Amino acid sequence: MPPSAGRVTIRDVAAAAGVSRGTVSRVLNGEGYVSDHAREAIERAVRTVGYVPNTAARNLALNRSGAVGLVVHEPHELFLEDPNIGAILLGANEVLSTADQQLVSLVIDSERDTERVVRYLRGGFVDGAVVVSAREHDALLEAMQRTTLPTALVGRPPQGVEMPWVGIDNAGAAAAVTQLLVDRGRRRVGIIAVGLDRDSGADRLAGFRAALGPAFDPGLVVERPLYEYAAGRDAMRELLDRAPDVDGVFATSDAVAAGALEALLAAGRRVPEDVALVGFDDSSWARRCRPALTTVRQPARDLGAAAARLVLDQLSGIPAGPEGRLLPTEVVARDSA
Amino acid sequence: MPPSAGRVTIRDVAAAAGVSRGTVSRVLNGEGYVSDHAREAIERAVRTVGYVPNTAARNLALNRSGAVGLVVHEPHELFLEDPNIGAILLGANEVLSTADQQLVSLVIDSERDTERVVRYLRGGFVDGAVVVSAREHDALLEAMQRTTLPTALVGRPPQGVEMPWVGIDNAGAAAAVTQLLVDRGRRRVGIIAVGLDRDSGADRLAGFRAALGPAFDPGLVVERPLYEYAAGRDAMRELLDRAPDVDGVFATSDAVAAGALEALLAAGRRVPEDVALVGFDDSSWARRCRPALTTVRQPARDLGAAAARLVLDQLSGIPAGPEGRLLPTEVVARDSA
DNA sequence: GCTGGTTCTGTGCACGGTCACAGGCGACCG
DNA sequence: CGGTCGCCTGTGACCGTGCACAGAACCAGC
Repeated sequence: MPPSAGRVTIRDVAAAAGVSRGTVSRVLNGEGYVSDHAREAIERAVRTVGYVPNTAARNLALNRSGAVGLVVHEPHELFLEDPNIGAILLGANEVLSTADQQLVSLVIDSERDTERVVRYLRGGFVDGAVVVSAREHDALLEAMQRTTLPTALVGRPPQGVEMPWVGIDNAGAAAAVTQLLVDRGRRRVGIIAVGLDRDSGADRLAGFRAALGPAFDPGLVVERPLYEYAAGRDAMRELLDRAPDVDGVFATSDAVAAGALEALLAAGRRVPEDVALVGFDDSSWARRCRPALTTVRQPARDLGAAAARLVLDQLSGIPAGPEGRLLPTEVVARDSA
Repeated sequence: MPPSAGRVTIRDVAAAAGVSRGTVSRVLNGEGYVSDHAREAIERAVRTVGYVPNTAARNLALNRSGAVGLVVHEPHELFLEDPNIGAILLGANEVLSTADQQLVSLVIDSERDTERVVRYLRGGFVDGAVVVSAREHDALLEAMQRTTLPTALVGRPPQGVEMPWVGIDNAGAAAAVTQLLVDRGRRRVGIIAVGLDRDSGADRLAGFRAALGPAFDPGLVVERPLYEYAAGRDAMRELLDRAPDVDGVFATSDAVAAGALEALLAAGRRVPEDVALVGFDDSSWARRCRPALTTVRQPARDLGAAAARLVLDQLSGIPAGPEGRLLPTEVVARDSA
C-alpha cells in the first residue's frame, strides 16, 4: 500500500466541491459542458484536498497507460560503454515527452529479466514499445510478435520478424569507410568484426566484403562477440600475428578501434603511416584517441526519435508497415586513416 | 486501446475451466484451498485462451504496482558520459529483480519532465523510487517529500530534505587522494572542482581543502559547472595561466582529469614528473589515459543495490531513518601521480 | 403554459482484478 | 442419524476512474 493509506479520490474532490464525480471528471479532462461556477469550485477543491489522479484506475477505465517502454537488450558492460544507447534513449524521450507520454526504460540483463519485461509490457503498463539491439532468435521479439502492442525496432529485425523499424545502412556505411581505406592505397585490409549475432555486426562485415570485392581475404577477418576495448586489443594482436603485412584495419566499433590502436602502437606500428585504422560510431572514443579516429557517425539520437514516432503513429491509428526506414550516416575523416 | 480489442480476462479463463473467477484468482496467486482437479483445469485454460493478467486492474485492486522507479536527474551529455549512473542502474536492477520488482528508469531532462515524472511517480505507477543525483533546491525532491512513497536517494540529500540515502564519503575520499599528492611531495596543489550544485561536488572541494589545511590556496581553485572532458581541458589551461608553478592537480571526475591531462601534455608538462594528476570515479577514462590515471574508485553498483534495498525495506514495513549510509571508497594508484 | 432546444449535472455501469463471506459437500464422531 | 469440522467453491462488493444516458434547469418562441 505505497500511496498514502487514505488515498484522495475523485469522490473526495466531488464532496469538497459540492458536485458529483461526473462533473469532476469532466473538468479534469477538460471536455463537455461545465459551468464556470462548478469548474472553479472543483479546481479549488483539487488543490485543497491534494488530489492526484490514480493512473492505475485511469488505465483500467481507458485501457491505456500513457507510457511507452524502451527495451534495451544488452549485457551490463556494453550498456555502460555504448554511447549510442544513451543517445537513442534521449531522442525517444524527447519525442515522447512532447506527446506527453512517459518513457520507461527496461533493461534486460538475463533470461529472467526477459520474462518479467514481457509480462510488464503485456500487462497494460505501456501503450507501446521501442526495442533496441535485438538479435537473432530473440525471445523478447518472439513474444512481442504475438501481441498487438504497437512496437518499433531500432535496427533491422532478424529474419522472419515483421515489425516497423528504423536503422542505418550498416552495409553501405561499412563499404564507404572501407573504400576510404582502399582510396588511401591500402592493399592488405583486415576487419575486426564484432556483434555478429545482430544485424549491425553482420551487415558491417557484409559491406566490408562487398567494398573489397576480389581483394577480400578471409584470413584477415577476426571475429569477437562483444564490442569492447579489450576485445579490440586482443583481436588486433591476433590479426598482426596472422598477417604482419596488414596495412589497413576496419574495427566495427570505436571502442574496439581504440583497443586495436593500443595494440598497434604497442607493436611499434605507426598509425596511419604503417597501418590505417577506421572505427564506427563516432563516439567519444574517436575524438579521444591519439591519433583521433576516422569513423562513421550514426544519428543515434534521431534513430531513437524516429522509433518513438513510429510508435506514436501506430497509437493514433496510422498503421506502420514492416518496411524499415534508413537514416543517413556520414564518414568522419580524422587522423587515423 | 493498445492491448487487443477483445482482451482475455480472468472471466474467460473461469468459463473455459468451468469454475468461478474466485477459484481462478486463487490458483493464479497460489493461495487458499483449491482442488487438484480445478487447478489443472485452470492451468490448462490459461494456456489455451492465452491469458495474461492485466496489471492495471491488479494494481487497482491491490493498491500496488510491482515496479520501482529510478529517477535520473542529469542533463543529456552527462547521462551519456557518466559511467556511474549506468552502474547504479544495474545494481538497483539486480536487487529489484530478485524481489520480482520491475525497475523503470525515468530521465529528467527539462522542467516539463519533472512535472510529468512526479505525476507518474504519484499516480500509482510505482511502489517506490530511487532518486539519483539530486541537487540543491530540487523541485523533484520537494514534491517527493510531500508523498508517502518509499524513496531512497543515492547521494547525500540537500539541506532540509530528510530521506533515507546511501552515498560515499566524498569529503574523506577527496582528502585521501589529495593527501596522496602531498605525500608525493607536491606543494602547489590545485583543484578543478565541478558540479558544485550537488553534494558530491561540494564535498570533494571541502575534503580537498581540509587535507591541504594551511597550504590551501584559493587561487588554485578552478570551478566548472559540468563534469565534462572539454571543461577539464579549459579549466586546466586557466589554472596553468594563473599558476604556472602548479605541481599537483585534483580533478574531481575522471572525464575532467582526462581533459586536464590533454591540456597539460599540450603545454609541454610531463605527467607525473612535472605535474601529478589525480581523478575521481575510476571510470574507463582512467584506464584509457596515458599515463593511466590515479583516481578514486566508488562502488557505484553497490550504491544502486543499497538504495534499492532501502526501498524494498520500506515496502516490507521496515522504516528507514533519514540517516545515511556510507559505502567505502578506495584510492587506485596508477601512473599519473 | 406548453414545447423544444441548449446547457449543465448526477447516476449507474464498466474496466479486470482481489478478497471476505457464505455456504455446499463429504467425512468423521458421538 | 445429526452435528461439527475441514476442504473447496461461488458470489457480491470494492479499488478509482471514464462514459453514456437520463434528466434538471433555464431560456426563447408560439
